[in-house]
Amino acid sequence: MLIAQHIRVTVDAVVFGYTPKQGMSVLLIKRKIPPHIFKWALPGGFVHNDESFEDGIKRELQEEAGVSINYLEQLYSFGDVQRDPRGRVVSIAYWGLVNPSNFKLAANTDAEDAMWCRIDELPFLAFDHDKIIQMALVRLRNKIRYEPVGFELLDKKFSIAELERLYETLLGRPVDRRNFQKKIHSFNILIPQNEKLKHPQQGRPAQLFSFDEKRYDELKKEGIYFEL
Amino acid sequence: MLIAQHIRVTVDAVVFGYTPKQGMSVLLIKRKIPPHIFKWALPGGFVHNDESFEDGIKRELQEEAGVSINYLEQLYSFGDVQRDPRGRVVSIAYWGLVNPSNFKLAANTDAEDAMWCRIDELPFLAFDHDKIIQMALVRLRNKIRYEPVGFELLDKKFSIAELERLYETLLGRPVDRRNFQKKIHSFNILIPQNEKLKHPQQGRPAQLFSFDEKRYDELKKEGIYFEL
DNA sequence: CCAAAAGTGTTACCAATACACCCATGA
DNA sequence: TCATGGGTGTATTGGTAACACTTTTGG
Repeated sequence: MLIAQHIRVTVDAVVFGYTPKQGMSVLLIKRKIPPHIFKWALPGGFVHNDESFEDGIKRELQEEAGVSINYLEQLYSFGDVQRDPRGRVVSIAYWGLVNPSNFKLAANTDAEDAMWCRIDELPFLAFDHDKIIQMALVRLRNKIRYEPVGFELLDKKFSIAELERLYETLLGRPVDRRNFQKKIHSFNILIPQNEKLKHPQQGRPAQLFSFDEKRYDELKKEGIYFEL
Repeated sequence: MLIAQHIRVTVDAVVFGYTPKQGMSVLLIKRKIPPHIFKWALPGGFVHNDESFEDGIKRELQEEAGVSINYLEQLYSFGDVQRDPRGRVVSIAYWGLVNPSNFKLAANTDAEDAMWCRIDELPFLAFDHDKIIQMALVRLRNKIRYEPVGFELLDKKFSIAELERLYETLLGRPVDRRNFQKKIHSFNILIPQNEKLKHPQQGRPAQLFSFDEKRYDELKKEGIYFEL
C-alpha cells in the first residue's frame, strides 16, 4: 500500500423513539453546513482521532440534538465510493432506542434544528441516510423476535396494553391481547407496581408495571422467542 | 470539524471453509511486513480510495491467498483507538464461506504464507483478529438457524449425512438423523442425483443430492426456521 | 454372514393459536 | 346503568423431540 489513502470516517446514529401518541419516530437534525445544507439528516459527524465510535456518536447526539443515550448498537458501515460529494467518506452507522419524553430536543452548535419524525412521514434526507434508516428498521423489527424491547422506549411505569401497542406498532399488525399477556408473563420480566393508571380516558384503569432490569438484561443475553 | 482527521481504513475477511476431514477452518495468512511481522492474521488490507469494501476484500483475498469468493457479508467494524500500533486504523470486517477444495492456496505478493486453520486450533493472531474471528463464528452459528447453509461449503454433490455432519459441527452437538432428514426435505431444497456415493469406507452407499440453487436463494430471502 | 452406515415412520408433548365472557371505572 | 377498555381460561392444533428396526453394500 504505497499510495496515500484519502478516506474519512463519520459515525451516524439512527435513534428511535416511541410515544403512545406519535408512534415510532426517528431523531433527525437539519444540517447547517454544506453539503446538503438545510436538508434533514441523521445526527452524526466525523469521528475524532482519539475517540471511539460510540463516544463520537454520543458527542454528536449531545451537540446536535441535546440527547443522551446509553443503549447503542452498531448497525452497518456504509462505504459507497460516491455516497458523499466531499470525497470518500465512510459512515459507521449505529442505532439506538430512547424514550423521547426524557429529553427536550435542542439543536446546539452543529445543527440548525432537530425533531422527532414519524417513520412513515420521513422527509427527503441527505446522503444515503434514508437507506440507513430502512436498514435500522429492519434490524429493530427482527430484534424484537429474539430480545426484549420496551425498557428503553417506555416510561418507567406502564401498562401491559401500552407494551402491547408498542409491539403492534413494530410488528405492523394486531396481536391477541390474551396471548400477549401470557407470553410476557411467562418471561417473568414485569414487576407489578402498587398503582393503577390514573385518569384513563374511559374504562377500567390498567395495572402498572415496571421492568425487572436484572431479568431484562438476562433475557437480552439468553434470548427470547417472541412470535405471536 | 476543523482538526484534520487521521484515520485509515482497512478491510479484513473471515473466510470459513469446511471439509469432512478437517471440519471448520479459517483462512489465515502470515504477515510479511510490520507491524506484527510473521504473525498469522486475517487476509485484508487498506482499502483503495476508489474501491468498494467488497472489491477491496476480493482483491486482498486474491493477492494474499489466491482465493476468490462470491459470497461475502459485512460482519462488524472495529475501531478501538489502540487496535493498531501504526495509529488509528479502522477495520471493516467481512465474513464469507467457501469450499476449500475449490482452491489451491497460494500466498502471493503480500503474504509470506497462507493456510486453512481449524477453528479450535487457532494460533496467536495479529491485532484484534482473534476477536473478529470469534464474532464471525457467533454470526455463522446464529445464521444457520434462519438461513440455509451448505451450498457454499460442500461439494456440488453430497449426501444428507455430509450435510448433517456440517450442521453438527456448526451447532457443536449431535442431531437426530431422522428429524434432520424430515426437516431438510420439508424445505424442498435438494435435488436427488442419479448417483450414489462411490467407495464408501463401509456400509450402504448414500444417495447423492445437489442444492436447488433457485430454491436455496429463495430460502435465503424468506428465511427458514431450523432448530433441531 | 457380519459390520457399518443409510434410510424410514410413529407417538408424545408442548407451545402457539383462536376464541368469549366478566370486571372496574367514569360519566 | 351504560360505555369503554382491562383482565382472565380453555380447547384445538401443529410442529418439535424422542425413539428402533430394516436395508444396502463391502469384506
